[in-house]
Amino acid sequence: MARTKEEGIVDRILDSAFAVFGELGFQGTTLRQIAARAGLSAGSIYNYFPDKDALFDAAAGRGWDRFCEELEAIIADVPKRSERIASLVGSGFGALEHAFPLVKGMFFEASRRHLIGPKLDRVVDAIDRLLAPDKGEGSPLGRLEPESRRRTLIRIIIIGILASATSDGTTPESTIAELREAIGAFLSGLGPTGLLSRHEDLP
Amino acid sequence: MARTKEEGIVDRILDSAFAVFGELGFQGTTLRQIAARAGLSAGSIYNYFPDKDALFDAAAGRGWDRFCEELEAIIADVPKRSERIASLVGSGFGALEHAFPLVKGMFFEASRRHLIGPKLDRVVDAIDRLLAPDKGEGSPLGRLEPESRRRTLIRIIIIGILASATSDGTTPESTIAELREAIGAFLSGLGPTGLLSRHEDLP
Amino acid sequence: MARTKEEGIVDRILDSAFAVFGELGFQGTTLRQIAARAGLSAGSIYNYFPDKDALFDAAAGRGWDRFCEELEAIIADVPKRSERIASLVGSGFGALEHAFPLVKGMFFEASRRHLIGPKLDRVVDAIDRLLAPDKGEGSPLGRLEPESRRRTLIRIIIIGILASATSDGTTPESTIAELREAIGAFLSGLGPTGLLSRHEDLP
Amino acid sequence: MARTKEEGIVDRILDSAFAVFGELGFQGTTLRQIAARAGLSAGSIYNYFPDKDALFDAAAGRGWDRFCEELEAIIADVPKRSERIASLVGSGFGALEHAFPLVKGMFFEASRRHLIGPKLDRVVDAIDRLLAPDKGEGSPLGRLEPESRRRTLIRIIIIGILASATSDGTTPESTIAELREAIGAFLSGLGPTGLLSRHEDLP
DNA sequence: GATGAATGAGATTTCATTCAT
DNA sequence: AATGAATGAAATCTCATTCAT
Repeated sequence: MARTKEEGIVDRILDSAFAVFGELGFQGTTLRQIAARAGLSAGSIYNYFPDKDALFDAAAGRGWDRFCEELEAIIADVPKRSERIASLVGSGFGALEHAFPLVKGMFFEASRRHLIGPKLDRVVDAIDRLLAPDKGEGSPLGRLEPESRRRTLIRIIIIGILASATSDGTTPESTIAELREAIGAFLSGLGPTGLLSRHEDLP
Repeated sequence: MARTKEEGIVDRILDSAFAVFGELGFQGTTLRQIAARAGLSAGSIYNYFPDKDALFDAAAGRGWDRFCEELEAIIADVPKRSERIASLVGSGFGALEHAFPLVKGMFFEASRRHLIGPKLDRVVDAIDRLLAPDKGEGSPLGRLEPESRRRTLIRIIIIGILASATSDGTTPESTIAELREAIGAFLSGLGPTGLLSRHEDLP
Repeated sequence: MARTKEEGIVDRILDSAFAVFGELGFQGTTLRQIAARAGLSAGSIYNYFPDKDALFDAAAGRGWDRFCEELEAIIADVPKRSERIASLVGSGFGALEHAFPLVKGMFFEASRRHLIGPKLDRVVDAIDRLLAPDKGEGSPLGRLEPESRRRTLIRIIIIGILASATSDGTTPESTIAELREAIGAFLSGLGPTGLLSRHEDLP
Repeated sequence: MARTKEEGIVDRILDSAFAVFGELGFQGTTLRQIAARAGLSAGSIYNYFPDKDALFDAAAGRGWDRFCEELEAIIADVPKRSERIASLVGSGFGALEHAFPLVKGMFFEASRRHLIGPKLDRVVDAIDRLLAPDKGEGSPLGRLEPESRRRTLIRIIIIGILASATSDGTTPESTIAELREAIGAFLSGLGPTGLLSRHEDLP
């Protein structure tokens, strides 16, 4: 072996890339910056990734996977709908805070590269299931149909939250807090036949 | 006359910048591209704008302001709420289709995102007023309070639409059509005490 | 117009490229060197040529075409075979001396050799016609047949001369003089049924 | 034993260098490529050769020397001139086919051309002796004089063959076959007072 | 002796910006 | 006011070479 085979070096590069891409975006980031933060020279990155694009995809992909997994993990265990919603809001915004750089610098470029479409589908699925009424508490038929329309709205709101969170203004934390409060109220206000009920159900 | 002529050139530059920035983003656009589309040379742009940053801000600002004016005209001109909503959806998605490139450029470029906050406020204002119940048709108090929460939700949905529209999928046109359909159904379904009514108002 | 539209600037770049490529080969040459010799910055070359490849091809092509034109002028203007041969030798080696750097650059770079084939065909054609016997002075049948074999030998000798001239040793001038002397003697020694007569014609 | 093993590695490196340099040229070849083909790492080459230059020189020199030895063996072993010529053509073009890549690398790289001169001298010597008339079959005086002119022509033709063979076209094999045919006819056509006899000897 | 990660100089190429005309 | 040639800084990427292990 040559030198110390630092096991974590790819990880270090990815972490650094994640942070810098997140701060400055794809085009705004130079490999030198990423390398410096990872404690390497720019050329060394090419020992691990063939080019800047591949590095971005790896960093962004890993970040989005983790974020989506966090969201999915929230959903499985809680039987009661209102609790599930509370859980979703709590954990979801927690994850958002944690993944902030990802969203900030990597959302657009990642969408352009079709990195997040499929990943988001999974999250939309999960949330759609999570919002489903409990048994006896209302009919699934009461929900907004067709399913595709419901999913579209869920997706709009998720993406809206993500993009809003990074639209700055004051601090990220306060922005996220504001979003959390509004979304929490919104979801809680939805009755069990709720989000996206058929309009004939409404007064 | 000289002034008219000059304004004509500035307009041409702004139109061109609007389109190209929107298509390719801030960093992805070269001044030469903008100049070519405007029918002049790159150097000449510096007679009208001090640098690339200022040109972007001007182009984005003008496009955005035009959209706001459309919305404000609807508020002024259309008395009935349900018709205002229909107009909003028509005008908003029409503008999105037309302004598609700029929205992309404005929203999704890390280095330019600071523009969005203030610009968005004006649109949110307009939409909030536009969604207000007609007199006698329900109390404004029936709407989700406080105002800031309502505004936050509107903002999330606007941004969500914009980001979704530009986030991949198939063609922009089909994506926009899908969004329009879902949002149209959503807004129509809201009663006059509607978007974001207090939950005790719901069945 | 901006600045002085130096009419000759493309020429200056080509001359410089011709010289430096010739001296150092394609890969061995940097655009900075070419630019410096032409009195420009490296970036300016891209105002005239899209990339290094195109610049090389242009410089090499121009040099080669000039040489071909010289040869073709001899064919057109000089009626008597022995004089044509003398002209060929004089003009050919004159051109070689003048075009020395380019020939080097063109021939001796693995990645650029594809240029040679077609260019050489034109020269071989010209020389084959130039060496044809005058009327009444011997039958074309007396020449080495088939034509393809004749052309192959001409090609070998041309390439041999070019490559020898650039294979260094002492000065280019003395090398070229030596080649000129030997080839002159060789060609003069060929009777009109000459270069590459059928072997049954020989003692 | 250690010595044998080491020599085995040096040979492997030289063979690999011979092939890759020949295929891609000096500058076009990376040490990593050579190392990979030799089954070791790039760094290890530095245990055997001080740098890339030295490696090229060693690989080229070894290949060339082998060819010279073949020619010299022909001179020593084949008494009859016409058979020597046949052997020369067979052996020479055989070697060319086999050594094809190296010849390319050796000849056609601006920065490495200094190698050619001395190496070529040895081959020219050999061929000049090989072409000498047999005893009683004609006077050496009958050959083109002075010797330097004869050698120059031989050199031109050798270089022309080598350069032609590597100047692309179709496949190397077909190109070489074509050259072999033409040169074979040419040399066979030369009488014993032949290649490059004084012109008064010709009809 | 062998490795291969790391380096760092340097190559090509791009582009915002300047400025003589 | 308009031009567009020129610049030069900076970016990505390559690779010979070194050296700790």
